[in-house]
Amino acid sequence: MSEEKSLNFIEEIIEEDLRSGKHSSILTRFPPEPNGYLHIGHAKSICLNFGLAIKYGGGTNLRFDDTNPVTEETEYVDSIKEDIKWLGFNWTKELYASDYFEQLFAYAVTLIKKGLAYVDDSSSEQIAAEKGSPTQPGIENKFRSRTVEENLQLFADMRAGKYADGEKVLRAKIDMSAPNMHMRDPLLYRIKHAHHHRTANDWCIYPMYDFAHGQSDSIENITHSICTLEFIPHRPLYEWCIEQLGIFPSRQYEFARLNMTYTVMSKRKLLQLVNENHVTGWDDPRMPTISGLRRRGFTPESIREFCDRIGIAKRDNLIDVGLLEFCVREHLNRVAQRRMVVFDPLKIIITNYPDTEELFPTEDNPEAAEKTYRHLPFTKELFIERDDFMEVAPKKYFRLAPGAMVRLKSAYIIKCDTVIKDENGNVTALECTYIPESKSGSDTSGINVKGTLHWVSAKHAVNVEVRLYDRLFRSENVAAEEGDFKDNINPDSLQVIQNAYAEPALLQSDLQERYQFLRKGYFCLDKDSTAEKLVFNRTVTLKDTWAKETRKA
RNA sequence: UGGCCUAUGGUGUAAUGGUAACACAGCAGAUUUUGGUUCUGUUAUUCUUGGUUCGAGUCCAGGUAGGCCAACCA
Repeated sequence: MSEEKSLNFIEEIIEEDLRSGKHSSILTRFPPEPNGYLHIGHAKSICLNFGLAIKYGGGTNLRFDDTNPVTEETEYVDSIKEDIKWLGFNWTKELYASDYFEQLFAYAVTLIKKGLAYVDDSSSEQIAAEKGSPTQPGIENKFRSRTVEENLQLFADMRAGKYADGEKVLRAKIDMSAPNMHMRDPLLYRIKHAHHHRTANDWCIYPMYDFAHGQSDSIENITHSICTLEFIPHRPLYEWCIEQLGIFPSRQYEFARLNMTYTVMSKRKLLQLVNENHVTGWDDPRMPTISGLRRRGFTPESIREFCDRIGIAKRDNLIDVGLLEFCVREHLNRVAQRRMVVFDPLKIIITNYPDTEELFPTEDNPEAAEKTYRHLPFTKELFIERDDFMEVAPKKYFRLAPGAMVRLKSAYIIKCDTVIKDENGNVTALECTYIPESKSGSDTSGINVKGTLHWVSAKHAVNVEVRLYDRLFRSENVAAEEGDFKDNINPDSLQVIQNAYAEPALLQSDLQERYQFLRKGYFCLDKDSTAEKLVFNRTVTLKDTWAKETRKA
């Protein structure tokens, strides 16, 4: 296999590091905060971090960045682990920043002893004011000149619980006039008398991100610490801490996060959608979460393929959600079981067909290397899709119309003779005749029809519920929209068809299997299904060039 | 009125000083017992102004545009 796919900029750095001998192997990490569910943007990062380790023969740690007990929960830890595994990746070690609290505390003491950190009694408002602004340098306050001994004592007292939340903080002593705001004496520790999901009540002071992340990387000997662009201004601080502490020099590299059309990608906004019941939960099939996509019927393969195709770079991007849909169609076309389901039934009566039934074999998947077949019961009363019939058909319409002929998939060619209407003029049924010589597989009729319709035998039809999803937001670039993003929610993102008619084979469905409802789209069984009623989620529609054609007209 | 990052078809991503390419989307056609799939063809790209060079998407300088940074969040 000699595919010469070009390297992204991180792969180039790694190859150079390996070539130069800077590293003999690599170690990456995926560092989620357990305060929400993973989404497709995380999938990009997961595929990158784990993919790199697989490609270059290294490892990837799963490290929960759990330094803020107020927002973090075990439920999120569990969901994150499940999602990563489902995506198909295995971590080298499962770790927690909270595992390092004692070590991080010791690092802080080291900084204090070197005169590089101090306890500040100021309020958060005061600290913010003294910090200045991007265009205005900050000012140094009186606490900055405390002695090492005093700082040591105060910091120990902070840990001992002598102070209330917000009463004191530990800050690095760097440069209050630095052009980079993050270097203006950043906070290292704050007091939070809060229960932590792992350390319980052992601690009442917690390290900030900047004093936990880099050091955790270093403790684990992470060689390449890959994060998103907004952490670029943190890098000087990341390196400052490592240098002052004299610990293993992990290096941080930044790539552009994923943005997708018609989608929001921030945990804060996703949490809002869940809490305010705009969706049914984190795994609502309309959510861009991994669990939502999973429930919707997306496959790990298709998500990995998507992440591969979008690439890794440093410029802001807005990926067309259509690319994700392309990837899942591409995979599902290969693996999905074909089934016939009529969403909006129109009865047809085949007047010249006897009162018996026939069984027609039909392929489960025409793309499969080894074909399997199931049998469709055929009777004189069938359902077809209502919009597969038009009383007055336009040119190029090759479905059913008065006097027109179509093939019923895997069965006979039929001709529409009579349109039956109720007193209001609504079409209630069609009387048709079939061509006995046109039997599928042994057609001697010589008749060529352009259209093939899906159908179910009325007598054998199974009632199922079908949920059709559309994009959750109306605007292509939701983030660029003014005002509350929730004003942009698509009110028609879910359409439920309570009584669709399915072929009997669908009764043997299971949650793992993927289906293509012929001419309709790809579907999967939903966990809401009961013994009385099966529920199917539409993953994605089939490409519909006819719909496009009619839209143009 | 500071610092940092980034500018390549509609959307992404390549081209590593030497013919601007690939995918998705679009358009046109062929095949098709899914208006699916598959196949063929095709439209369309280097932000701008200078400079260096035999040669610049690539290097340098200025400009412009977009993004990020002033949470006791990560």
